[in-house]
Amino acid sequence: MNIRYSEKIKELLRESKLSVTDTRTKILELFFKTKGALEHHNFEKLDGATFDRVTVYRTLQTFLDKGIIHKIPSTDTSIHYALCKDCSEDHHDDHHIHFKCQHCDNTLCLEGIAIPAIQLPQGYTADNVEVIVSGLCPNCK
Amino acid sequence: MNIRYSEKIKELLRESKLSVTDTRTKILELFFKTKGALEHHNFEKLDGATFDRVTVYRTLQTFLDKGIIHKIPSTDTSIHYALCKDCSEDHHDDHHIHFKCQHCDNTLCLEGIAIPAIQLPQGYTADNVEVIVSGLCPNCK
DNA sequence: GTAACTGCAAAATATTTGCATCCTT
DNA sequence: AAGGATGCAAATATTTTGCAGTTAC
Repeated sequence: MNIRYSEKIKELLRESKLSVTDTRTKILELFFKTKGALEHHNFEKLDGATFDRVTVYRTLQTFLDKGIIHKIPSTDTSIHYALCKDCSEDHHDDHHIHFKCQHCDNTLCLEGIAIPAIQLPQGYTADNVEVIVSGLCPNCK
Repeated sequence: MNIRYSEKIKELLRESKLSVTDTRTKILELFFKTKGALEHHNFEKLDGATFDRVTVYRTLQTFLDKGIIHKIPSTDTSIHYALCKDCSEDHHDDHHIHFKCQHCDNTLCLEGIAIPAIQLPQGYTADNVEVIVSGLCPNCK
């Protein structure tokens, strides 16, 4: 549908050695358009088409495996997924912070903001640091 | 059972204007002993007793409402709860980072580590910053 | 005694697995 | 044509709601 993403999506799927299917294309389109966190239920009705629950779960799992999307920690009862610009390239880079707006409830990936170094107590090893800031986004302020 | 926490727990419940019941006492005992994140299923069988699912959920919700425990963001399919030392006092202080061990899978609250200030883009307002570090804990290192 | 707490039944929501069929390559 | 992707049925897991019975104060 969204012609402007069509080529980018095909390329991304081929790079990941995945076949180009309708479900995958439409799910990725939504990720590109949204630029933020999405949950499973956001995908069941897409562009008029209805996708099977199971297909959506399997598609998301495939994207996770291939490093196309990542999970975002949340306190909700459903898993939050997001694709970010850097992740669509050759390297998988999740090093960005997440921002959750308390008013519109959207979660965004904020690129280009340094993740602070955390000084852990003796004996701990850090492998990954997740930062989730909540507050008001520019639209809701 | 655990005599050493018994008084502390009664006091905490009374401070929060909650009646002292068996379920609440045992759930709080586990929180005190664990000093880390717990999920719902950790509470169903406790000290030989079996608690009804619903009672556990309602107890946890009550504790959330009273500021005795808080949720920790996660990428799992179940909600993670934790009680921390500071929260059992008069003031409710969630300002600590969380550490998730990639080996033993435990989540701990690390007190006394400064939460870094995050420089947000223009237009965003920060209300709360959550930091979750993953890596190896001293036991699993 | 009364308000609050608990337990059972049942529903709503979220996620996973097996298998037969269909589609991409 | 072959292997991977999808869709249906069904199971499992998680969380919530209503109501009746029980308990703490």
